[in-house]
Amino acid sequence: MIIAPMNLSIFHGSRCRVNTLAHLWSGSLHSWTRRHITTSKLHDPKVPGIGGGNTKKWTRRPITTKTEGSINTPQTSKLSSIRHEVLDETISATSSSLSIGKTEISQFQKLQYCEVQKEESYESLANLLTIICFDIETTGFSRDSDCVIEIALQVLRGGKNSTFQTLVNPNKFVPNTKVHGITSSMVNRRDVPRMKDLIPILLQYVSSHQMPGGKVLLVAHNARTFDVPFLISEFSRCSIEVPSDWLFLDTLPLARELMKIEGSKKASQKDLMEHFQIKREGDAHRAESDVKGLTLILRRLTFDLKLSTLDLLERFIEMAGHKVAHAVLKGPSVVKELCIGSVLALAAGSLWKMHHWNEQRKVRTFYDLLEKGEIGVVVQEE
DNA sequence: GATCACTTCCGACCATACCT
DNA sequence: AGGTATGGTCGGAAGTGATC
Repeated sequence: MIIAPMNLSIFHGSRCRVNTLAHLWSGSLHSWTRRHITTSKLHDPKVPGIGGGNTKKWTRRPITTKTEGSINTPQTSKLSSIRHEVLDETISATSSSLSIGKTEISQFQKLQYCEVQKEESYESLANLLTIICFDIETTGFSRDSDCVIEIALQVLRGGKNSTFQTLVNPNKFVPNTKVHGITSSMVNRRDVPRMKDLIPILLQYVSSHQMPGGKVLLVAHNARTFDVPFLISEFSRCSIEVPSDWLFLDTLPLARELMKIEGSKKASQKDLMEHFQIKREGDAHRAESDVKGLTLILRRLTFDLKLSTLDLLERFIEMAGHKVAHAVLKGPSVVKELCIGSVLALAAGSLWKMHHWNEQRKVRTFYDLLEKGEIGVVVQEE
């Protein structure tokens, strides 16, 4: 059994270890604080204002994860009683107990150690970030029974080979041709790659644009509930792990934030195209056309909302945190997929950004339980 | 101390939005 | 259409202050 105390100030952690899992948004970002955030421009020099210090309407409660044997810096904030406990099959808690099956937990057995970078290096982390917009077309909504039939990526900073697009052979009937215009005969061909053949190419493409030591931020509209889970399912079906240095960002919350200011509830990609008066290139609901539109939308969103690259990284953290927070609140069946100490801590860190007042209260309760040590957290043994 | 009115908090529920 | 997230409304419980 490993007992891993979790300090409630994740922002001051100097070093910790994190077990990674493809089913997460990637959980290796720690130690985040506005105090040390400096802005970093997105890659389009034509967009003024990005990197400007926008006024935050919210604050983040600091949290740190620590694991025994890996602590080398005295913490300035008080230690909480929160502990990560590996109990083989059960996440124990004073007031709650979350069960995990042995076979299910075995999928977490691979541990990776992650050096948490020092606070001073966050600016360089942002500078080393490659932002790539992506979009997928599928045979339907179900990530279990439907397949990706087209994927397109566009590197935000542009340059040579900045766009990648391909059809994908699903080896099945395409029932929703009327949505995207992609027919069965277009994709069920020998010269169209299958997902398992495409993924290595995809990985190669992304890494060719990745800066040494840097991370990749993959951006999609409604990524959180559609594109990313779908992509992860496809990787999973091919028994390939999503790289741990891939981070994901959803533009939908950003769009909602902006459109709310504009007095509208609509925040679909189509609405954003109209709002920003962006002219579509190619057919609607084709991946390449949509991803090009999304790239322009992202630039306009970040400009209008005054978001720097570091702000986008923060949004990723919120996204990861939110997912875990909801998972914890929903119960053990989802928790088993998401219990990674660092990300769980991030969940608490993101609570103040919860828009829905009802959920906000739930997450606050969750945070309080964490603080009191009444919720256990799994840290997988090597 | 008992009662009442008012405010605040919280959970439940529903409608809407988003992706293909 | 399926799954997920958000935002709004409603009603009950709890807290607070004024009045008798």
